Amino acid sequence: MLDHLNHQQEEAVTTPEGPTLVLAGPGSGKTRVLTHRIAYMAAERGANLQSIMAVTFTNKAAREMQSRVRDLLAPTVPGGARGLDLGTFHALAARMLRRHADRLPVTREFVIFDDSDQRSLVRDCIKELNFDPKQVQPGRVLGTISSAKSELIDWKDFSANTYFAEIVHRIYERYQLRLQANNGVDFDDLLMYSVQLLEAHDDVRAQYHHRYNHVLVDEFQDTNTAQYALLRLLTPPSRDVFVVGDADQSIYRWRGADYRNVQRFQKDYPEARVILLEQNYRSTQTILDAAMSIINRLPNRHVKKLFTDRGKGTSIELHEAYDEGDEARFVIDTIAILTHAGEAEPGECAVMYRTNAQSRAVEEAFLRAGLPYRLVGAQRFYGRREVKDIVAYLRLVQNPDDRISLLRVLNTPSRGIGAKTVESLMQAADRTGVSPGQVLKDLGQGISAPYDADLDRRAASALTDFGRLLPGWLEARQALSLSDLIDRIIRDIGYREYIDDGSEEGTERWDNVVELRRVAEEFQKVDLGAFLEQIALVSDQDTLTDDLNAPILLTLHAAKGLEFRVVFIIGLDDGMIPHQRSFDDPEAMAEERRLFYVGITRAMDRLYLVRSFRRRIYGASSMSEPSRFLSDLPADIMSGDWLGGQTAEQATYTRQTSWESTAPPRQARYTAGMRVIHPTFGEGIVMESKMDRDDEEVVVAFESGDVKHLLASLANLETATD
DNA sequence: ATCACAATACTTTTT
DNA sequence: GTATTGTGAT
Repeated sequence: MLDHLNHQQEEAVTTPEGPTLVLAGPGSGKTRVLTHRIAYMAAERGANLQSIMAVTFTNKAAREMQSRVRDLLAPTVPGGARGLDLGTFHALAARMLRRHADRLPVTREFVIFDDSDQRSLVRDCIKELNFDPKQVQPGRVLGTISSAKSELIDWKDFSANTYFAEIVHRIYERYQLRLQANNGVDFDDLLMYSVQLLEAHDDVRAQYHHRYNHVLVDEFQDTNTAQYALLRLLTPPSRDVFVVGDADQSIYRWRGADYRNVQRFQKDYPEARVILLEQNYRSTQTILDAAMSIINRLPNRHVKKLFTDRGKGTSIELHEAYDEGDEARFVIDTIAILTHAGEAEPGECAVMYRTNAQSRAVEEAFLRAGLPYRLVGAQRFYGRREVKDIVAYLRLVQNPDDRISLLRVLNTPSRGIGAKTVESLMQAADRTGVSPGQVLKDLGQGISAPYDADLDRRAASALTDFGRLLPGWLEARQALSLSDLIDRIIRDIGYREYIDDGSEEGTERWDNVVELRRVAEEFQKVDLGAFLEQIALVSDQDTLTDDLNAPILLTLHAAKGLEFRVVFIIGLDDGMIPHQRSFDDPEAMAEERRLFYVGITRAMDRLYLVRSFRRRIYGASSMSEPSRFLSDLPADIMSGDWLGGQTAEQATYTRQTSWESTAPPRQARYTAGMRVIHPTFGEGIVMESKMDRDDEEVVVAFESGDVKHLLASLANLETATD
């Protein structure tokens, strides 16, 4: 089992039980050590798999880890990794809370409020408290509440020592009470409630102490205070806690993560062994040199020496594109060249960017080129309106007290329930002290008397019509499978007719609903609650399909823990990387630098750094400067068409001389009608050629039927002599 | 009172 | 490009 490990890794895997901290750079096999440790505990030390708990960062990582452990154990342990408790902190916490819901301010049927639910709830609270949503921004308030929660500060303890804090304090209180009235918990509550549960109840704590003998945590640098507290509470009496991390890859400070947990760990477990893994097995030395030139600029940090025996490798290529479309085309053309040359499979290439919005231009370019791609993250599926609609209906069935979902659903599709009617419904609910969902159920079942005072005849009849549907669904929930329940709801409300108007968009929206139904079919065995929990906790990050051999598009954050032969980091402009919002905070700037470092160190063989001269930022196009980080890269490992490793002044000078036409423009080499040969696309005819700054953009119609936009400097076009 | 369409202000990163 | 809000028509 330990065959494929080197000495350092093997030492880490087989280290005696007890608190252990593995600190290691990128590509050193941290996660590998963790999985081997789990398998080693089970196979060699005879540990019961059910007594092991492992925590990872995403559900995808958890699944991968599960299957790796299964493979490792397959020869020795029949059944593989069955019974191993593995998941994110949030998923493990949710499981714990459902089990002990009787001690919580919510019932076992609680639903998890996602980001947009939280936002609308905060908005409601702001309005109810008569603050101006323009002055008191919901996002900022929510952020403050969220950080408080991740520091385990509940609203009673929230210190209101500034004007803004006083406002937040009042909103926080109302928000929390509202959540409870909705029978909902947000992401932070999952952790905070778990900590409170374990702290307040000795019997529950004892139960978990008894349950786990070994606890392991991956990506430890990204745990926040609540997660660390939870970790401590779950640590078994044997103190066998094994954590793995790298402070240089800490990129979730904004979410409350605190890499000082590493120091806290050493203080809390003074006997902890510290194991360092130094060698990198992933990248070429050139890539590591680039990475070091970025990370070693950070102050208060011992300079890291990353080394590999993989050799020097190819130099890092810098490219300046004209705009984001051009940027995307460069990426696609380069991938085409590399795959044709046999340097990499399409599926081994990744395109990384700072913000999700940047994926659009790249996606469009892929679509236009007719090439497949894989997109990680953002709200691709579960954020869609039609999907959220159906999910809201399901959530209402699971938990009729969920006001947010009720409000979403009440007039979707339109059924004559407008703002006024909604208001009178809320009034009726508040006055009688029941949830609006209950009012509707009552109305549907003919119990209208208690609410007569608040509802005029119009409102009552509209609400009654809707209310009649609810009990049917609640019953169907018991009798029908998940997908049949969805069918029933869609039929009852005429949802297809509502969204599928026959247009292309309408069909696409309906397809998304069908897709949701298909996902539900996979959950046949699981109940509605588990399905909804899965939807809330498993973001699209995890929907990545491994089987498609296509380049993958993802944010730098989402790239954490992954590796690719070829990496493109696009949008290396000041304001994107580092992001504008970090400019005035040195800590945030340090995090931007670490983020760039994480991106660089994902690359195994080749790294392309791309920026663009113009960029559209919500509609308006504006010019941009190269990222300040680029000038930290050593010139001797760079190549490409522009400004590697220069100082900012030199860079500015170079750009000015080439753009202000002091330098002679490069001549066009191709004209329309010329026959050319491309290494990937084959033979074709030039349709059009135009000079784009100092590069030539050629439009070629290939014999395969494809029409491509190519940059002459990259495309390696040969003129056909026929 | 409700609906459909137009104008308006925001978009970092995620469990 | 998009969620939320505002306005006028029905």
